[in-house]
Amino acid sequence: MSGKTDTKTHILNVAEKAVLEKGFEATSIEEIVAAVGISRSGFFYHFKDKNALARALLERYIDAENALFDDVFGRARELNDDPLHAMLIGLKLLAEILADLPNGHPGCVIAAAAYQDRLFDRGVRELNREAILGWRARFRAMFEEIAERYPPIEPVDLDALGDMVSGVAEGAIVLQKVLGERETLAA
Amino acid sequence: MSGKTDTKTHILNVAEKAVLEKGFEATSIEEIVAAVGISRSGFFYHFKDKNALARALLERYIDAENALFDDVFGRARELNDDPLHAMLIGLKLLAEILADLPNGHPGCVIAAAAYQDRLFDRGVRELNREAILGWRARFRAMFEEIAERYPPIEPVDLDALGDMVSGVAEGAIVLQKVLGERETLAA
DNA sequence: ATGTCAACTGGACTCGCAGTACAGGAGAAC
DNA sequence: GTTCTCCTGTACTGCGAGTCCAGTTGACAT
Repeated sequence: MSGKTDTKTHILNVAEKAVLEKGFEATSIEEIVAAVGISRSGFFYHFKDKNALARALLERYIDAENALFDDVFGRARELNDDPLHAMLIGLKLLAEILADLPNGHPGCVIAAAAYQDRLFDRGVRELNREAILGWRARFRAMFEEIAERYPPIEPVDLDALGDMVSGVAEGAIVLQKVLGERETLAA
Repeated sequence: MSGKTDTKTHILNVAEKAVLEKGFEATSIEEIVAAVGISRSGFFYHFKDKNALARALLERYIDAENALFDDVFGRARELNDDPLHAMLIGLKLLAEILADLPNGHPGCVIAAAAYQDRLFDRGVRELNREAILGWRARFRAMFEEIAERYPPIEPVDLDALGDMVSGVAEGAIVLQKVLGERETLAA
């Protein structure tokens, strides 16, 4: 149930790496199965088609990201009672983690999917949408707490603020990919 | 030389629309030529391969975007001598133009290309990189002028600031694509 | 020992799409 | 009337996705 090599997970690992390096379409099934060491038929035994692979990849990525966020902001919250400071600490922690990754951020699977939209079925797109809405909710909750403690001088749209944070992050990742640089993720 | 229907331009128009709707890979040459009303051979007469099409598309898009920026910030500059206010007016104009587009922003070809990286050859990627560096330079120049008139209280990295502006814009576009909403581009 | 089930392998086949090759045609330009 | 540009049409290669299916191998159950 758990101790095995787990071929399916192995496939996902290999596929994720390849997809982030070359994009989804550019990654052939041939390639994946060769790297994993199974046959094509073996792949199709685990995944109905490439779409199913994409879906599994996304699900796994989203779960991992959510877990990371929970962890980081949870720890930040323990360190500081003030919601504003906790959030700032959380962002700082996040920035440090990202800076520690070997080759910069591996690239956001979600944004990758967003730009290949029509390759996938409705389910995959829905997943993606939900993930983004999840981020928004998360940031919104933090901003709400903050706004309670520090009533803003002028009224702010908390949703918009949440979107902005995610937006900046996504944008930064795109830029990083294009430029091949490794700083900037501090802002 | 200029007055003709210009098949090549026609192809580019059709292809751009399709690519922004469905992504580059998902757009077949068959489809394009059918919509344009020429034969497959006709397509290959104008473009060596799909890569050449991508390149031409990118070039055209970058030129158009640069022209738009020149126009908008040029007009803004005429309206107001103060560089800070001019920039703000420019951004506002830009936001208005974007809001006027029928279906929200058509999607940034540059970011689209960024996420399909390996499908293209080095030339296409170089183009992309240069475009982003161009934006950075543009914003940097504006910030320099502003910083001259309004010396910042603490030292700021002007490049980083420029990147941030582009980053926010890119991020916003990604979000918009995923969510299918049409506000947000005001921030 | 026998059966059965999950997790595969191997081979053959279809289909859609990119790309190549090349022969030829229609119209304008000289 | 030749030449050049801008195509059309046909035919072919090759790759990758996806399907079908027959068969193998090892674990575990009765």
